[in-house]
Amino acid sequence: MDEKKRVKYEMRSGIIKAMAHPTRLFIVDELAKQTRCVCELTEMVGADISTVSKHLTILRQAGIVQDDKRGTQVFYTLRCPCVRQFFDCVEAVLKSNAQEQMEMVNE
Amino acid sequence: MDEKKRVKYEMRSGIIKAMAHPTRLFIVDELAKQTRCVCELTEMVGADISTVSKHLTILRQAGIVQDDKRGTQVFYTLRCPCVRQFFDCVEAVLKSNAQEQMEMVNE
DNA sequence: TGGCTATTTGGCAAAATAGCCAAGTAAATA
DNA sequence: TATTTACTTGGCTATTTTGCCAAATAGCCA
Repeated sequence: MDEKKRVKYEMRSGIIKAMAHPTRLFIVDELAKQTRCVCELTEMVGADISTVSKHLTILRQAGIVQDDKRGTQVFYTLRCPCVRQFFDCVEAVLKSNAQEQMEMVNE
Repeated sequence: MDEKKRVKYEMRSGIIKAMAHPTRLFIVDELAKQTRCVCELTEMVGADISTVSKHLTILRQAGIVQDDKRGTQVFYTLRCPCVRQFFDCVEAVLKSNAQEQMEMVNE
């Protein structure tokens, strides 16, 4: 794999890596429904606000969400609606795995 | 976030985590084109065969690829064709980021 | 101004991940 | 049976990621 290709796959994996965490996935899922401020997300996630803030920073740096400061609050919005398809594929893999597990048991 | 939800997002992020590495992404991309044996992938990736083997184990455990032993060789095949959409979304985010960077420069 | 609320940042320790070498396994072939 | 080829696994170190607390920043209001 040459340098150019390596960089290409590193950029791609950078985006995926940003999603590869249960909390961040949950946040993305919530933001797909509606814009939320950090305190709301913190409440929903149930972790320290600094932890949630750092997760949001990772998502923002990846370009997956965007922030919008309103007074003392910061609202986050999903930038790419295509994550829905992303989740659909993940769900398909999980379903397929479960299916296979079933077949293993029934043999 | 209650226990049930936590588990759900952990399972999902497990799948995504398996893809969140440049080498594994490259492998998935190659397997989307055709089935390949470990030695071919090792050659293409340009890393130690043990490293590639471990990456393949991670992808297999996530249910993304499946292996097929033929003699001394092991061929790996992509199990979920939907990864294409996955990549399309990643590409869309990258394009959108580049677009924004452009606008930043032109202001 | 001073205090309050919302959020980010610094710093650190624990846990997870990555990649190499060496050793082990397994099928094919001499 | 001994050897070779293809691959996996063990073990180790280096690096990255996480998540908390504490401290800093920023806007709002008395």
